[in-house]
Amino acid sequence: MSKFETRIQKKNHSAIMLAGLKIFSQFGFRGSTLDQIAAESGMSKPNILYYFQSKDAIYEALLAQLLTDWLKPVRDINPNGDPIEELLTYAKHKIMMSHLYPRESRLYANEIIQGAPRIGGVLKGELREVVATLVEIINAWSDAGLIRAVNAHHLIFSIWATTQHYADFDVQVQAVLGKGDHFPDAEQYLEDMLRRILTV
Amino acid sequence: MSKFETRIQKKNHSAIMLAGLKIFSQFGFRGSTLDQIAAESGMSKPNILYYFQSKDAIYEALLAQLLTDWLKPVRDINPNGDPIEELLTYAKHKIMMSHLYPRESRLYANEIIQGAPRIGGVLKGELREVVATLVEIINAWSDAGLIRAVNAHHLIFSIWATTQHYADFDVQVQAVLGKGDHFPDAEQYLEDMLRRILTV
DNA sequence: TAATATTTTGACCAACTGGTAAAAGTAATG
DNA sequence: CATTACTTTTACCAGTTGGTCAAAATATTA
Repeated sequence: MSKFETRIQKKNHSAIMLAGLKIFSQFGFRGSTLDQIAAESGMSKPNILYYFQSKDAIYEALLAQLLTDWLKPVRDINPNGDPIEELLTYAKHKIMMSHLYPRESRLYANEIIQGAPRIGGVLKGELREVVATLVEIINAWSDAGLIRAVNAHHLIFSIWATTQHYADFDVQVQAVLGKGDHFPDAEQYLEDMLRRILTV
Repeated sequence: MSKFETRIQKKNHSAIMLAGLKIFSQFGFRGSTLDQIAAESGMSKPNILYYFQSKDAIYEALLAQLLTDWLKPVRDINPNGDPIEELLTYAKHKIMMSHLYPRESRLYANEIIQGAPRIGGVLKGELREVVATLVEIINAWSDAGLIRAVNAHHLIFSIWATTQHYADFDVQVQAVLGKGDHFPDAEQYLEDMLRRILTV
Protein backbone atom coordinates (compact mmCIF):
# COMPACT_ATOMS: atom_id res chain seq x y z
CA MET A 1 0.00 0.00 0.00
CA SER A 2 2.88 2.42 0.73
CA LYS A 3 5.33 3.79 -1.81
CA PHE A 4 7.02 1.62 -4.45
CA GLU A 5 6.16 -1.84 -3.25
CA THR A 6 6.49 -4.27 -6.10
CA ARG A 7 9.81 -5.13 -7.65
CA ILE A 8 8.51 -3.89 -11.02
CA GLN A 9 7.71 -0.51 -9.53
CA LYS A 10 11.11 -0.29 -7.91
CA LYS A 11 12.90 -1.26 -11.08
CA ASN A 12 10.97 1.05 -13.40
CA HIS A 13 10.97 3.94 -10.99
CA SER A 14 14.73 3.93 -10.77
CA ALA A 15 15.11 3.27 -14.49
CA ILE A 16 13.14 6.42 -15.20
CA MET A 17 15.10 8.43 -12.64
CA LEU A 18 18.37 7.28 -14.18
CA ALA A 19 17.24 8.07 -17.72
CA GLY A 20 15.81 11.40 -16.59
CA LEU A 21 19.08 12.31 -14.92
CA LYS A 22 21.00 11.56 -18.09
CA ILE A 23 18.68 13.56 -20.34
CA PHE A 24 17.84 16.49 -18.05
CA SER A 25 21.47 17.00 -17.06
CA GLN A 26 22.43 17.30 -20.69
CA PHE A 27 19.62 19.41 -22.11
CA GLY A 28 18.06 21.14 -19.12
CA PHE A 29 14.38 20.84 -18.28
CA ARG A 30 12.90 22.60 -21.27
CA GLY A 31 15.39 21.09 -23.67
CA SER A 32 14.56 17.53 -22.65
CA THR A 33 11.63 15.53 -23.95
CA LEU A 34 9.67 12.63 -22.54
CA ASP A 35 10.42 10.77 -25.77
CA GLN A 36 14.14 11.03 -25.04
CA ILE A 37 13.67 9.79 -21.51
CA ALA A 38 11.45 6.99 -22.81
CA ALA A 39 14.05 5.94 -25.37
CA GLU A 40 16.85 6.14 -22.81
CA SER A 41 14.98 4.03 -20.28
CA GLY A 42 13.74 1.56 -22.86
CA MET A 43 10.13 2.20 -21.90
CA SER A 44 7.19 3.70 -23.75
CA LYS A 45 6.14 7.25 -23.06
CA PRO A 46 2.72 6.37 -21.64
CA ASN A 47 4.35 3.81 -19.42
CA ILE A 48 6.63 6.48 -17.99
CA LEU A 49 3.61 8.61 -17.25
CA TYR A 50 2.13 5.65 -15.44
CA TYR A 51 4.91 5.91 -12.88
CA PHE A 52 5.33 9.69 -12.82
CA GLN A 53 2.45 12.12 -13.12
CA SER A 54 4.30 14.40 -15.49
CA LYS A 55 7.65 15.44 -16.93
CA ASP A 56 7.83 17.96 -14.11
CA ALA A 57 7.40 15.22 -11.53
CA ILE A 58 10.47 13.33 -12.75
CA TYR A 59 12.57 16.46 -12.76
CA GLU A 60 11.46 17.50 -9.30
CA ALA A 61 12.05 14.04 -7.87
CA LEU A 62 15.61 14.21 -9.19
CA LEU A 63 16.22 17.66 -7.73
CA ALA A 64 14.80 16.69 -4.36
CA GLN A 65 17.05 13.65 -4.07
CA LEU A 66 20.01 15.72 -5.19
CA LEU A 67 19.56 18.47 -2.64
CA THR A 68 19.33 15.99 0.20
CA ASP A 69 22.56 14.30 -0.89
CA TRP A 70 24.34 17.61 -1.26
CA LEU A 71 23.41 19.27 1.99
CA LYS A 72 24.40 16.31 4.13
CA PRO A 73 28.21 16.65 3.88
CA VAL A 74 27.98 20.34 4.81
CA ARG A 75 26.09 19.40 7.96
CA ASP A 76 28.71 16.76 8.70
CA ILE A 77 31.44 19.34 9.18
CA ASN A 78 32.54 19.08 12.81
CA PRO A 79 33.03 22.40 14.63
CA ASN A 80 35.30 20.64 17.10
CA GLY A 81 37.52 18.97 14.54
CA ASP A 82 40.73 20.37 13.09
CA PRO A 83 39.53 23.32 10.97
CA ILE A 84 41.78 22.85 7.96
CA GLU A 85 41.26 19.10 7.90
CA GLU A 86 37.49 19.50 8.22
CA LEU A 87 37.32 21.91 5.29
CA LEU A 88 39.74 19.82 3.28
CA THR A 89 37.65 16.72 3.84
CA TYR A 90 34.58 18.59 2.70
CA ALA A 91 36.31 19.94 -0.40
CA LYS A 92 37.67 16.50 -1.27
CA HIS A 93 34.23 15.03 -0.81
CA LYS A 94 32.84 17.61 -3.20
CA ILE A 95 35.46 16.95 -5.84
CA MET A 96 34.86 13.22 -5.51
CA MET A 97 31.17 13.85 -6.11
CA SER A 98 32.05 15.81 -9.25
CA HIS A 99 34.13 12.86 -10.35
CA LEU A 100 31.63 10.12 -9.62
CA TYR A 101 28.37 11.96 -10.24
CA PRO A 102 29.00 14.66 -12.84
CA ARG A 103 25.48 14.41 -14.20
CA GLU A 104 23.94 15.28 -10.86
CA SER A 105 26.21 18.31 -10.73
CA ARG A 106 25.20 19.33 -14.24
CA LEU A 107 21.53 18.86 -13.49
CA TYR A 108 21.89 21.22 -10.56
CA ALA A 109 23.98 23.68 -12.55
CA ASN A 110 21.37 23.77 -15.30
CA GLU A 111 18.65 24.50 -12.77
CA ILE A 112 20.61 27.29 -11.08
CA ILE A 113 21.78 28.94 -14.29
CA GLN A 114 18.19 29.07 -15.48
CA GLY A 115 17.25 30.97 -12.36
CA ALA A 116 16.31 28.04 -10.09
CA PRO A 117 12.60 28.32 -10.94
CA ARG A 118 11.79 25.11 -9.07
CA ILE A 119 14.15 25.18 -6.11
CA GLY A 120 14.36 28.86 -5.34
CA GLY A 121 12.56 28.19 -2.07
CA VAL A 122 15.04 25.57 -0.95
CA LEU A 123 17.94 27.89 -1.77
CA LYS A 124 16.56 30.72 0.34
CA GLY A 125 15.50 28.25 3.02
CA GLU A 126 17.49 25.13 3.75
CA LEU A 127 20.62 26.02 1.79
CA ARG A 128 20.84 29.47 3.28
CA GLU A 129 20.47 28.07 6.78
CA VAL A 130 23.07 25.38 6.28
CA VAL A 131 25.51 27.92 4.90
CA ALA A 132 24.82 30.33 7.74
CA THR A 133 25.70 27.61 10.23
CA LEU A 134 28.90 26.76 8.42
CA VAL A 135 29.84 30.44 8.20
CA GLU A 136 29.49 30.72 11.96
CA ILE A 137 31.72 27.71 12.44
CA ILE A 138 34.36 29.11 10.11
CA ASN A 139 34.22 32.52 11.76
CA ALA A 140 34.59 30.91 15.18
CA TRP A 141 37.69 29.10 13.91
CA SER A 142 39.28 32.29 12.63
CA ASP A 143 38.29 34.18 15.79
CA ALA A 144 40.09 31.46 17.75
CA GLY A 145 43.12 31.96 15.55
CA LEU A 146 42.95 28.43 14.14
CA ILE A 147 42.70 29.63 10.55
CA ARG A 148 43.34 32.93 8.82
CA ALA A 149 40.60 35.55 8.78
CA VAL A 150 38.79 35.04 5.50
CA ASN A 151 35.38 35.91 4.13
CA ALA A 152 33.64 32.66 5.02
CA HIS A 153 30.86 33.03 2.45
CA HIS A 154 33.25 33.53 -0.41
CA LEU A 155 35.48 30.76 0.84
CA ILE A 156 32.51 28.42 0.58
CA PHE A 157 31.63 29.75 -2.87
CA SER A 158 35.18 29.21 -4.04
CA ILE A 159 35.11 25.59 -2.86
CA TRP A 160 31.82 25.01 -4.64
CA ALA A 161 32.97 26.75 -7.79
CA THR A 162 36.32 25.01 -8.10
CA THR A 163 35.02 21.53 -7.32
CA GLN A 164 31.87 21.65 -9.43
CA HIS A 165 33.80 23.16 -12.30
CA TYR A 166 35.34 19.77 -13.06
CA ALA A 167 31.92 18.21 -13.52
CA ASP A 168 30.03 21.07 -15.16
CA PHE A 169 32.82 22.20 -17.47
CA ASP A 170 34.23 18.75 -18.07
CA VAL A 171 34.16 19.19 -21.86
CA GLN A 172 36.28 22.31 -21.56
CA VAL A 173 38.72 20.67 -19.16
CA GLN A 174 39.06 17.70 -21.50
CA ALA A 175 39.55 20.02 -24.48
CA VAL A 176 42.35 21.88 -22.75
CA LEU A 177 44.08 18.99 -21.00
CA GLY A 178 43.26 16.14 -23.34
CA LYS A 179 41.21 13.11 -22.40
CA GLY A 180 42.04 11.40 -19.17
CA ASP A 181 41.50 11.55 -15.45
CA HIS A 182 42.48 14.98 -14.21
CA PHE A 183 40.91 14.66 -10.80
CA PRO A 184 44.06 13.68 -8.89
CA ASP A 185 45.79 16.87 -10.08
CA ALA A 186 42.69 18.91 -9.44
CA GLU A 187 42.42 17.58 -5.91
CA GLN A 188 46.07 18.29 -5.22
CA TYR A 189 45.77 21.83 -6.50
CA LEU A 190 42.65 22.37 -4.43
CA GLU A 191 44.32 21.09 -1.29
CA ASP A 192 47.31 23.35 -1.86
CA MET A 193 45.01 26.30 -2.51
CA LEU A 194 42.96 25.77 0.63
CA ARG A 195 45.97 25.19 2.87
CA ARG A 196 47.53 28.40 1.58
CA ILE A 197 44.38 30.42 2.16
CA LEU A 198 43.58 28.98 5.55
CA THR A 199 46.93 28.50 7.19
CA VAL A 200 47.66 31.32 9.61
CA MET B 1 26.67 45.68 -50.58
CA SER B 2 28.68 44.61 -47.53
CA LYS B 3 27.24 43.43 -44.23
CA PHE B 4 24.57 45.34 -42.29
CA GLU B 5 24.45 48.57 -44.16
CA THR B 6 21.18 50.29 -43.45
CA ARG B 7 20.31 51.69 -40.04
CA ILE B 8 17.26 49.41 -39.90
CA GLN B 9 19.44 46.37 -40.43
CA LYS B 10 21.86 47.50 -37.75
CA LYS B 11 19.08 48.19 -35.29
CA ASN B 12 17.17 44.96 -35.86
CA HIS B 13 20.28 42.82 -36.03
CA SER B 14 21.41 43.97 -32.62
CA ALA B 15 17.87 43.83 -31.23
CA ILE B 16 17.70 40.17 -32.18
CA MET B 17 21.13 39.46 -30.76
CA LEU B 18 20.18 41.11 -27.49
CA ALA B 19 16.88 39.25 -27.24
CA GLY B 20 18.58 36.00 -28.23
CA LEU B 21 21.20 36.48 -25.56
CA LYS B 22 18.53 37.01 -22.93
CA ILE B 23 16.49 33.96 -23.94
CA PHE B 24 19.29 31.52 -24.84
CA SER B 25 21.25 32.34 -21.67
CA GLN B 26 18.22 31.50 -19.59
CA PHE B 27 16.86 28.42 -21.30
CA GLY B 28 19.75 27.03 -23.32
CA PHE B 29 19.52 26.41 -27.04
CA ARG B 30 16.93 23.67 -27.07
CA GLY B 31 14.88 25.26 -24.33
CA SER B 32 14.55 28.54 -26.19
CA THR B 33 12.03 29.25 -28.92
CA LEU B 34 11.95 31.72 -31.77
CA ASP B 35 8.62 32.92 -30.45
CA GLN B 36 10.27 33.92 -27.18
CA ILE B 37 13.03 35.76 -28.99
CA ALA B 38 10.45 37.40 -31.20
CA ALA B 39 8.41 38.54 -28.21
CA GLU B 40 11.52 39.75 -26.39
CA SER B 41 12.74 41.76 -29.35
CA GLY B 42 9.29 43.10 -30.20
CA MET B 43 9.48 41.67 -33.69
CA SER B 44 7.53 39.00 -35.53
CA LYS B 45 9.00 35.53 -35.98
CA PRO B 46 9.20 35.70 -39.79
CA ASN B 47 10.84 39.08 -39.51
CA ILE B 48 13.52 37.61 -37.30
CA LEU B 49 14.11 34.92 -39.89
CA TYR B 50 14.52 37.67 -42.43
CA TYR B 51 17.64 38.82 -40.61
CA PHE B 52 18.94 35.42 -39.49
CA GLN B 53 18.72 32.27 -41.54
CA SER B 54 17.67 30.12 -38.59
CA LYS B 55 17.47 29.79 -34.84
CA ASP B 56 20.88 28.16 -35.03
CA ALA B 57 22.33 31.17 -36.82
CA ILE B 58 21.38 33.54 -33.99
CA TYR B 59 22.84 31.24 -31.39
CA GLU B 60 26.06 30.73 -33.29
CA ALA B 61 26.48 34.43 -33.93
CA LEU B 62 26.20 35.01 -30.19
CA LEU B 63 28.73 32.30 -29.37
CA ALA B 64 31.20 33.55 -31.95
CA GLN B 65 31.12 37.09 -30.60
CA LEU B 66 31.43 35.76 -27.07
CA LEU B 67 34.49 33.64 -27.72
CA THR B 68 36.31 36.51 -29.36
CA ASP B 69 35.62 38.77 -26.40
CA TRP B 70 36.70 36.12 -23.92
CA LEU B 71 39.95 35.05 -25.47
CA LYS B 72 41.29 38.56 -25.89
CA PRO B 73 42.12 39.31 -22.23
CA VAL B 74 44.01 36.01 -21.95
CA ARG B 75 46.17 37.01 -24.89
CA ASP B 76 46.73 40.41 -23.28
CA ILE B 77 48.62 38.90 -20.37
CA ASN B 78 52.15 40.26 -20.57
CA PRO B 79 54.95 37.73 -19.99
CA ASN B 80 57.27 40.58 -19.05
CA GLY B 81 54.95 42.23 -16.57
CA ASP B 82 54.85 41.58 -12.85
CA PRO B 83 53.46 38.01 -12.61
CA ILE B 84 51.11 38.44 -9.69
CA GLU B 85 49.81 41.76 -10.96
CA GLU B 86 49.28 40.35 -14.44
CA LEU B 87 47.26 37.41 -13.14
CA LEU B 88 45.38 39.63 -10.72
CA THR B 89 44.47 42.02 -13.51
CA TYR B 90 43.20 39.12 -15.56
CA ALA B 91 41.17 37.71 -12.68
CA LYS B 92 39.69 41.11 -11.89
CA HIS B 93 38.82 41.56 -15.53
CA LYS B 94 37.01 38.23 -15.49
CA ILE B 95 35.04 39.03 -12.38
CA MET B 96 34.09 42.39 -13.85
CA MET B 97 32.81 40.56 -16.93
CA SER B 98 30.72 38.32 -14.69
CA HIS B 99 29.35 41.44 -13.06
CA LEU B 100 28.58 43.40 -16.21
CA TYR B 101 27.74 40.59 -18.62
CA PRO B 102 26.32 37.71 -16.60
CA ARG B 103 24.11 36.59 -19.45
CA GLU B 104 27.05 36.06 -21.75
CA SER B 105 28.64 33.94 -19.05
CA ARG B 106 25.46 31.92 -18.64
CA LEU B 107 25.11 31.43 -22.37
CA TYR B 108 28.59 30.00 -22.47
CA ALA B 109 28.01 27.88 -19.37
CA ASN B 110 24.85 26.43 -20.88
CA GLU B 111 26.73 25.51 -24.03
CA ILE B 112 29.59 23.87 -22.16
CA ILE B 113 27.41 21.97 -19.69
CA GLN B 114 25.46 20.52 -22.60
CA GLY B 115 28.69 19.17 -24.06
CA ALA B 116 29.65 22.12 -26.27
CA PRO B 117 28.05 20.59 -29.37
CA ARG B 118 28.63 23.74 -31.40
CA ILE B 119 31.95 25.03 -30.16
CA GLY B 120 33.81 21.82 -29.41
CA GLY B 121 36.17 22.64 -32.24
CA VAL B 122 37.04 26.06 -30.87
CA LEU B 123 37.69 24.57 -27.45
CA LYS B 124 40.13 22.00 -28.78
CA GLY B 125 41.62 24.57 -31.14
CA GLU B 126 41.85 28.22 -30.22
CA LEU B 127 41.07 27.88 -26.52
CA ARG B 128 43.53 25.06 -26.04
CA GLU B 129 46.27 27.03 -27.81
CA VAL B 130 45.65 30.18 -25.84
CA VAL B 131 45.73 28.23 -22.59
CA ALA B 132 48.90 26.41 -23.61
CA THR B 133 50.61 29.75 -24.21
CA LEU B 134 49.47 31.09 -20.85
CA VAL B 135 50.60 27.91 -19.11
CA GLU B 136 54.07 28.36 -20.57
CA ILE B 137 54.18 31.93 -19.33
CA ILE B 138 53.11 30.90 -15.84
CA ASN B 139 55.61 28.05 -15.75
CA ALA B 140 58.35 30.41 -16.85
CA TRP B 141 57.41 32.72 -14.01
CA SER B 142 57.57 29.97 -11.43
CA ASP B 143 60.82 28.61 -12.93
CA ALA B 144 62.26 32.08 -12.50
CA GLY B 145 61.13 32.04 -8.88
CA LEU B 146 58.75 34.96 -9.38
CA ILE B 147 55.75 32.99 -8.19
CA ARG B 148 55.28 29.75 -6.32
CA ALA B 149 55.35 26.50 -8.25
CA VAL B 150 51.71 25.69 -9.00
CA ASN B 151 49.85 23.57 -11.50
CA ALA B 152 49.26 26.26 -14.10
CA HIS B 153 46.32 24.53 -15.76
CA HIS B 154 44.43 24.15 -12.54
CA LEU B 155 45.32 27.67 -11.47
CA ILE B 156 43.64 28.89 -14.65
CA PHE B 157 40.64 26.64 -14.07
CA SER B 158 40.28 27.94 -10.54
CA ILE B 159 40.29 31.54 -11.78
CA TRP B 160 37.66 30.73 -14.37
CA ALA B 161 35.55 28.75 -11.93
CA THR B 162 35.59 31.30 -9.12
CA THR B 163 34.94 34.31 -11.33
CA GLN B 164 32.25 32.81 -13.53
CA HIS B 165 30.52 31.35 -10.50
CA TYR B 166 29.20 34.79 -9.58
CA ALA B 167 27.46 35.12 -12.93
CA ASP B 168 26.34 31.53 -13.51
CA PHE B 169 25.24 30.81 -9.94
CA ASP B 170 24.03 34.31 -9.22
CA VAL B 171 20.64 33.06 -7.98
CA GLN B 172 22.36 30.85 -5.44
CA VAL B 173 24.70 33.62 -4.31
CA GLN B 174 21.74 35.98 -3.90
CA ALA B 175 19.80 33.32 -2.00
CA VAL B 176 22.64 32.79 0.44
CA LEU B 177 23.83 36.38 0.86
CA GLY B 178 20.61 38.26 0.21
CA LYS B 179 20.07 40.68 -2.63
CA GLY B 180 22.74 43.24 -3.28
CA ASP B 181 26.08 43.75 -4.93
CA HIS B 182 28.49 41.12 -3.67
CA PHE B 183 31.16 41.68 -6.29
CA PRO B 184 33.41 43.94 -4.20
CA ASP B 185 33.69 41.25 -1.52
CA ALA B 186 34.11 38.56 -4.15
CA GLU B 187 36.90 40.49 -5.81
CA GLN B 188 38.66 41.08 -2.52
CA TYR B 189 38.46 37.41 -1.61
CA LEU B 190 39.75 36.41 -5.03
CA GLU B 191 42.69 38.80 -4.77
CA ASP B 192 43.56 37.47 -1.35
CA MET B 193 43.28 33.90 -2.62
CA LEU B 194 45.51 34.47 -5.62
CA ARG B 195 48.14 36.40 -3.69
CA ARG B 196 48.31 33.58 -1.13
CA ILE B 197 48.65 30.90 -3.78
CA LEU B 198 51.14 32.75 -5.93
CA THR B 199 53.36 34.56 -3.45
CA VAL B 200 56.60 32.70 -2.92
C1' DT C 1 -6.84 -22.09 -12.52
C1' DA C 2 -9.92 -18.33 -12.13
C1' DA C 3 -10.43 -13.84 -10.55
C1' DT C 4 -8.26 -9.75 -9.57
C1' DA C 5 -4.79 -6.19 -9.67
C1' DT C 6 -1.05 -4.30 -11.97
C1' DT C 7 1.54 -3.03 -16.05
C1' DT C 8 2.11 -1.88 -20.90
C1' DT C 9 0.75 -0.41 -25.29
C1' DG C 10 -1.28 1.78 -29.58
C1' DA C 11 -3.98 5.31 -31.20
C1' DC C 12 -4.82 9.72 -30.51
C1' DC C 13 -5.05 14.98 -29.36
C1' DA C 14 -4.44 19.96 -28.90
C1' DA C 15 -0.76 23.08 -28.41
C1' DC C 16 3.56 24.40 -29.92
C1' DT C 17 7.87 24.05 -32.81
C1' DG C 18 11.07 26.04 -36.59
C1' DG C 19 10.42 27.52 -40.83
C1' DT C 20 8.13 29.08 -45.62
C1' DA C 21 5.65 31.81 -49.33
C1' DA C 22 3.56 35.47 -51.04
C1' DA C 23 1.74 39.63 -50.62
C1' DA C 24 1.36 44.08 -48.36
C1' DG C 25 3.68 47.93 -46.47
C1' DT C 26 7.51 51.19 -46.11
C1' DA C 27 11.83 53.61 -47.28
C1' DA C 28 15.29 55.17 -50.60
C1' DT C 29 16.47 56.93 -54.96
C1' DG C 30 16.29 58.65 -59.77
C1' DC D 1 6.39 61.29 -58.01
C1' DA D 2 7.39 56.88 -59.76
C1' DT D 3 10.19 53.15 -59.53
C1' DT D 4 12.97 50.22 -57.14
C1' DA D 5 14.74 48.01 -53.05
C1' DC D 6 13.98 46.81 -48.57
C1' DT D 7 11.06 45.47 -44.57
C1' DT D 8 7.13 43.43 -42.30
C1' DT D 9 3.09 40.76 -41.86
C1' DT D 10 -0.54 37.25 -42.59
C1' DA D 11 -1.56 32.74 -43.36
C1' DC D 12 0.21 28.55 -43.35
C1' DC D 13 2.77 23.83 -42.89
C1' DA D 14 4.79 19.48 -41.34
C1' DG D 15 6.94 17.66 -37.38
C1' DT D 16 7.22 17.50 -32.41
C1' DT D 17 5.57 18.25 -27.73
C1' DG D 18 3.40 16.68 -23.12
C1' DG D 19 -0.25 14.16 -22.04
C1' DT D 20 -4.81 11.07 -22.30
C1' DC D 21 -7.62 6.93 -22.83
C1' DA D 22 -9.23 2.52 -23.34
C1' DA D 23 -7.89 -1.82 -24.31
C1' DA D 24 -4.56 -5.45 -24.21
C1' DA D 25 -1.02 -8.00 -21.80
C1' DT D 26 0.98 -9.62 -17.77
C1' DA D 27 1.57 -10.66 -12.91
C1' DT D 28 -0.41 -11.77 -8.41
C1' DT D 29 -3.37 -13.95 -5.41
C1' DA D 30 -7.29 -16.80 -3.65
